[in-house]
Amino acid sequence: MRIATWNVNSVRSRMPRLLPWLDQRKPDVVCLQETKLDNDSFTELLADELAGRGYEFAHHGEGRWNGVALVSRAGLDDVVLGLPGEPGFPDPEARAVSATCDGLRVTSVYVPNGRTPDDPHYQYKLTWLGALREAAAGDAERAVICGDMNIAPTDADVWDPAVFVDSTHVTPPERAALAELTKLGLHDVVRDRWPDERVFSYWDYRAGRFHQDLGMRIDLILAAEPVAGRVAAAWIDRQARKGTAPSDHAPVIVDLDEAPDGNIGPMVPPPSNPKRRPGHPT
DNA sequence: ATGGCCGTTTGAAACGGA
Repeated sequence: MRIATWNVNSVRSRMPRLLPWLDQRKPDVVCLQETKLDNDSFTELLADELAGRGYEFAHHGEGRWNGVALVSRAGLDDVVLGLPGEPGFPDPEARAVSATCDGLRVTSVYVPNGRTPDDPHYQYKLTWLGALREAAAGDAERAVICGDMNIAPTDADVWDPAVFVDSTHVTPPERAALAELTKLGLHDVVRDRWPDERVFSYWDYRAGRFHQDLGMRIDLILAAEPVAGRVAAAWIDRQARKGTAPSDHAPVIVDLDEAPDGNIGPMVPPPSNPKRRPGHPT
């Protein structure tokens, strides 16, 4: 099963990239963030396109900002919009949607940005991450949390740590909040697969940052231990950041082998070709 | 090495993003 997550930075403006990407990568489950649409508009825009490709969807939107979706052709059961007890600013925003897909409890999240450490949005971000932890703790054996975490887990996940001193996305409290998720047994599957590689998922539109590979890795797939044990491949789809009118984020993709009761034997590592590896800058 | 881009609401320019 292939699961992907992508902050599309407006699904309406990204349609010319999203639909061909679905046909090219053929994910079974897609987590979208920053759809920037209300639910009726998302349905009007995408319902037919997705149904024609065999997908169901659940969208949690509010219009101008935020907005998250789950798109699946591996089942979409027990959909929940938002997080239990989630904080708002002041009202809850459209930042999480969960569903059960082929036995996995998948959540698409768009963690609050935080703006600056002295901004009220920063505390909101930390509180929101606490609610995410509580939700994940209830599904620690089958959780797959995908999305834009707006946190770079380590200094290796930013192009120049010196630039980000005193900025959000790298502060110890944010990283500690993220570590609370890994303490539940959730694995950062891309970093596990590429422990020493320079792998980014976001590049600022400005100043040719993408072409110089000056980015950050803030879009993550966090998988519960039994799920992480099924990972056959995990990579960042830099191709989707190239070309005309891309999002400033690239999709993150994980391929899972069959669940153990599928009985296909031990995990086989993906092919290793040092000259051309998925997720490696090209 | 965040003035420099992009998308949104708007109907020229402010705001958010990371």
